[in-house]
Amino acid sequence: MVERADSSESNAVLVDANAQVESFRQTRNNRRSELVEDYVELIADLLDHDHEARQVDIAQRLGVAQPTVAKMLKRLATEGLVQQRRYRGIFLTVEGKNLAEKSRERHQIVEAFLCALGISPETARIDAEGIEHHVSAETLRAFTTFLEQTPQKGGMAVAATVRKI
Amino acid sequence: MVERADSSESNAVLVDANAQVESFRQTRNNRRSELVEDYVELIADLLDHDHEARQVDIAQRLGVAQPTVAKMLKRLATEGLVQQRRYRGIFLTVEGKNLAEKSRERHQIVEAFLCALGISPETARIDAEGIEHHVSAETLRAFTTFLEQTPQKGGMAVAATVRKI
DNA sequence: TCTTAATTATAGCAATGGCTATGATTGCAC
DNA sequence: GTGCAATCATAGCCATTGCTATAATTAAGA
Ligand SMILES: [Mn+2]
Ligand SMILES: [Mn+2]
Ligand SMILES: [Mn+2]
Ligand SMILES: [Mn+2]
Repeated sequence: MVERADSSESNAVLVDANAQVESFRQTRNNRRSELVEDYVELIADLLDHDHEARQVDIAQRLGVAQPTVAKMLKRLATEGLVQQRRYRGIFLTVEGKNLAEKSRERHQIVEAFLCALGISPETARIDAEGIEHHVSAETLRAFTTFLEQTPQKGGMAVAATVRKI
Repeated sequence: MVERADSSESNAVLVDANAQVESFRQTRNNRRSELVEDYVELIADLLDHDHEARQVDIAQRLGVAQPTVAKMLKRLATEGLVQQRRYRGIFLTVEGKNLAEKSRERHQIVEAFLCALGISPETARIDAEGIEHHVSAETLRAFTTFLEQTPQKGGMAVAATVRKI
């Protein structure tokens, strides 16, 4: 790339290039773990509710085909997050449980935060499903602080999104 | 999938299946437009700043290789969002400009909102790059309202993130 | 037991988004 | 004008995430 001396001729201002590339890289990384997080979280939910998590149930809840789930579960098993018992469904390893619990907590905080902002539960549910994967630890703390400072709305929102025992 | 009568045996509560699948579907759709939005927004920024947007500059700012950009630009041209002038760089069509402006405004609001929450500018920048694509119109309105209700912090944050003329 | 329905696995395809290596053009400086 | 450096295009590779169609296996009921 060539350096252009006439850059300052324009009054438009660009973000620092190094900073911007860092943002894009981090976002691409987050994108790669989105699916994994949603899978283990959903599996944990199904296990809590039904005491089992079958491929067909996971597929139905995600809105994808069963072979798509089969392929992803193989990957999760390779990564040591789940254990497949033949025709008995999927179970989480310790590592998988940890990731599921972390993802679930973050998901609930994000969703409750959106509700506390006055967003409708339906929209909060939909938006949280995507936003959660791009919320850093610092942002999650800010969301939590905000929820604590608005106890009524925040409290109700948290209660409304609780999905575990 | 088999119906299980013992579902109520557990005290764990699952979100409604139809609602959940709608969330996942919407999130997958958003994921598909993420890259497109980032590209047109970045191209608009480069055009405002440098009066041209070359593949190498786009690649450098995104942190990807130049052929990756070439392939994506071909797709954007097919979709009628950009126009490639041979060895003169990339330009936005009217449709591309509209999408870029919409994406840029949403991006700025999200980033300013995070700053107004007390999140550091660096973290706000990184998180906003991913979050923006999953923010619905309703959530964007809620963010805007929040910014208007916290004029000092919000105003400063917005000023700090302005990147256009 | 044995038959069947549920469950899971596999094969084969497509689209997307990365990469490196290399070739082709063009613009500009000399 | 010519040559070189910059810019862009292309080929070929891989991984991921989807799909449909179909086979294989298992659990369970008659
Ligand atoms: Mn989630
Ligand atoms: Mn999610
Ligand atoms: Mn953006
Ligand atoms: Mn972005």
